[in-house]
Amino acid sequence: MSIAGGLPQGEVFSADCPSRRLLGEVTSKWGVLVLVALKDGPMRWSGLLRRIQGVSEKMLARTLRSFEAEGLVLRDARPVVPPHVEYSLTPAGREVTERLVPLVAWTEEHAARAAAHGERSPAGSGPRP
Amino acid sequence: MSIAGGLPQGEVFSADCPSRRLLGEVTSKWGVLVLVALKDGPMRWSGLLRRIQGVSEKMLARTLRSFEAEGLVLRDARPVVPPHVEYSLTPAGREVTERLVPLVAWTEEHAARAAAHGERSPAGSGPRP
DNA sequence: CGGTATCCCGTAGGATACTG
DNA sequence: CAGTATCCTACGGGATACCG
Repeated sequence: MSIAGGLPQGEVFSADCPSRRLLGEVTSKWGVLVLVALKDGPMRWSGLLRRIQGVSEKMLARTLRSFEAEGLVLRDARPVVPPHVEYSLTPAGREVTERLVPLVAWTEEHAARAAAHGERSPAGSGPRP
Repeated sequence: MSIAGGLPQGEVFSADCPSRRLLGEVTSKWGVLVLVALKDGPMRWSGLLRRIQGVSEKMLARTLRSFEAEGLVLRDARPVVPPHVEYSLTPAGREVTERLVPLVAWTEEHAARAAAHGERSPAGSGPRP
């Protein structure tokens, strides 16, 4: 690696780089939350729906399917009645989630920090006298 | 911290959590690239526009402005002619970028890996016979 | 050089209803 | 329980033109 952190080449900066699409999916609004929700172990559909507050069935389905196709999430459906389906992270899914967690943790800390010392609205750089 | 990685409480999962908005900005399509582009030092408008291939002026402006308001990016405009404006990361911006870099690096590696061993299209789980 | 303003479009995303 | 189907809206994002 050349510098701190070590981007291989910085290929993401080229428009046609395939990692752009992958990055988009992983960092999508619900994608992040789905991956992080699964980091502690397998979860069922209804569990995800409850845990990730605000997600619609449509978006949960779409997100899970694209992750499944991408090889980040495994879908395990048992043909029983009533249906029992579990979603879990694949090894690749675990890799990316490990890198996602610190980011999410930071946003929580930063949001908390900002709220704590004054709640100055970020809309304007400084308060108008 | 309770568990590996350490999400404080997992507040992101509540719909009203302020970190959701912040997370959205930071993980936005161009947000990621802007932050990572700035990680090696200050850059000028035109430099960013060239380096981040595919970004429009509109989106670059919007992204930089929201980061500036969020306190992640500093805008330094020198009143000379022709205009000279430099963008750089604030300490907070550096913090989040440090957590972003491993993620971006992973997507590059993963995309490269996928391309290397067969380029099986992720659209369908298996090839149709 | 470093932006804004305007128009336009695609898709992420939401609400609701229905099904195996 | 675990989804799909349908309809609809909002906004991210692109192209182009123009301004200090």
